[in-house]
Amino acid sequence: MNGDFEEKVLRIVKCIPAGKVTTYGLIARAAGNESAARMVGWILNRMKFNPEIPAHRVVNRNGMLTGKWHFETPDLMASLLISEGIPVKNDRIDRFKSYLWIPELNHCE
DNA sequence: TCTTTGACGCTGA
DNA sequence: ATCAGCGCCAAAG
Repeated sequence: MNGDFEEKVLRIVKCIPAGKVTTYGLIARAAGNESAARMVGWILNRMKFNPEIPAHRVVNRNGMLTGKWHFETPDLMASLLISEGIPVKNDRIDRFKSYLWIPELNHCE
């Protein structure tokens, strides 16, 4: 029962489709702990050297790129998203809702 | 140990 | 629309 949450979080993040994004809160919910959105960010922070984890596709509930300062350069996160076809304006995803991908645990095996 | 600090999110004023 | 306050819980000092 321990590390289970982290494992689920990583599995979910890994299957976020290119060209889509999701949020810390939705991941936390799909992983079984709705109130652990902060922990999701903390886990990703530790995984930032793992290329398997597309952490740039995770934003906060407003579509803001709050995690950009944790990448190698502050512009990297926006660059990656833009290269996947997601419009970013002032550290925020434009028409955020239309790019939102809602994770479901049973969806990504 | 206790305190502060967050890649967050909800509620209420 | 904006803003403070709170719950969450792991890590660092």
